[in-house]
Amino acid sequence: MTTRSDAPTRREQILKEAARLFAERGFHGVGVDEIGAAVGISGPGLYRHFAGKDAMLAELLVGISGQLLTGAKRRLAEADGGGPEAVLDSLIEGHIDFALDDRPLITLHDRELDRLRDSDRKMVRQLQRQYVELWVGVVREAHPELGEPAARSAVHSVFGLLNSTPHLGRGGSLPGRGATAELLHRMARGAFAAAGG
Amino acid sequence: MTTRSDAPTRREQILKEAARLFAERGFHGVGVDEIGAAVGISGPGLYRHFAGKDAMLAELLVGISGQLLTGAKRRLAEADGGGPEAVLDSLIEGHIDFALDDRPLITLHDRELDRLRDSDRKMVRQLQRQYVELWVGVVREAHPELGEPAARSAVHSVFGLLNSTPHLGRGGSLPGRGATAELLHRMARGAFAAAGG
DNA sequence: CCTTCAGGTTAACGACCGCTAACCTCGCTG
DNA sequence: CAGCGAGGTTAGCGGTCGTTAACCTGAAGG
Repeated sequence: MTTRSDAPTRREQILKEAARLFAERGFHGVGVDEIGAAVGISGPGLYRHFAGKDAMLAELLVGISGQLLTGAKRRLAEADGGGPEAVLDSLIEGHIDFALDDRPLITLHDRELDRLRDSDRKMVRQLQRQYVELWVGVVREAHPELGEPAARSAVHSVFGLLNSTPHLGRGGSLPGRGATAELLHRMARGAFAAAGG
Repeated sequence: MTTRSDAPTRREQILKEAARLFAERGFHGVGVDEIGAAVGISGPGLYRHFAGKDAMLAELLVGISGQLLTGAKRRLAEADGGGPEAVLDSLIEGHIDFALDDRPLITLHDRELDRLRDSDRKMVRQLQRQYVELWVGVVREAHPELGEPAARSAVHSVFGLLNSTPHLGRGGSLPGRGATAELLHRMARGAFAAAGG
């Protein structure tokens, strides 16, 4: 809602570069001067846009978790009626799109959560939990033989599988985006199917 | 070879606690005073055992990569003759054991690699690459329909799946170690099977 | 034209961190 | 028992980092 297709706002530039740097070198491994330099301003100029370094990370993580949950809810509403298999496919597709298009964010999302202030961390965890529970519900509909703990473990494991995309790009010889997405999708479905006896 | 079943040596204590702390808060997020305090000595006392903080991380990462590769080679030699399916099962089992028993190390292994000196990083990457290629070979024997790039991507993704164990333990309601290992094993096999058409 | 204000700048402060220096204290061992 | 080395200790140095303070500038608006 706040983002139109205009030129990206300064805040958005900063967030994007901060995400990349945090993902590459870790939150504590990046200085504010580097973040500033990445957007062409220097160091303390960032404080005209954010209250501090922590605030950047918080906005990134809350944003990621919210986007994932919102997208999942939308897909659940849209694809319903096609049966749980279709809904699960849509969830998988959405998560893969996110993992392929925003690799730094996916990396941050399960790596730097503990660097947040208590209130922010609580919010992010709540969003993440809702996202997981949404998946668990759909997975159990598509695979009724799975108990709830097994389904939840399976969901976390498939997230690990789908979030492995940052490790795929190191050498340049990977297949195209479409082929990668298809491969990941098939593997996720196979993993869920095999999770039951 | 250097470790007998005696009481752990001071160096080993330090490495273990450092691994836990690095995994929890990131390499740059942990101070040497904290590592010292975790083993009952304080701060600079660590320098009687290690050249510096970097050296601890280096020894951890090289050790992990070496252990994984050595174990995989041994399992390849032992389980051969039982066919590629049996070898693959053994590799999966070994990786799961490692992921379940040494969660902090598994976390560090793909998170703090970039904090190493060039020479150490090169060595770790070489060990990791050998480990991956060993898997790729076995996977392609067990699933001949997979091309090499697809097989390599599939291996990385299954690593992501198996390495998701740190995310499973947050709530205490997960099933026992054996059940978790079985679930992960089935999912890994299912993912590989589904990677081909 | 004067004011205002968003969005920059540089200087500098205080805290922290990795590491070294200097010193102490045991338990061996010749 | 003298000596010594392994393994600690505390004090402190030098550098870095996040943040603030003080100042500057150019564009918008009455």
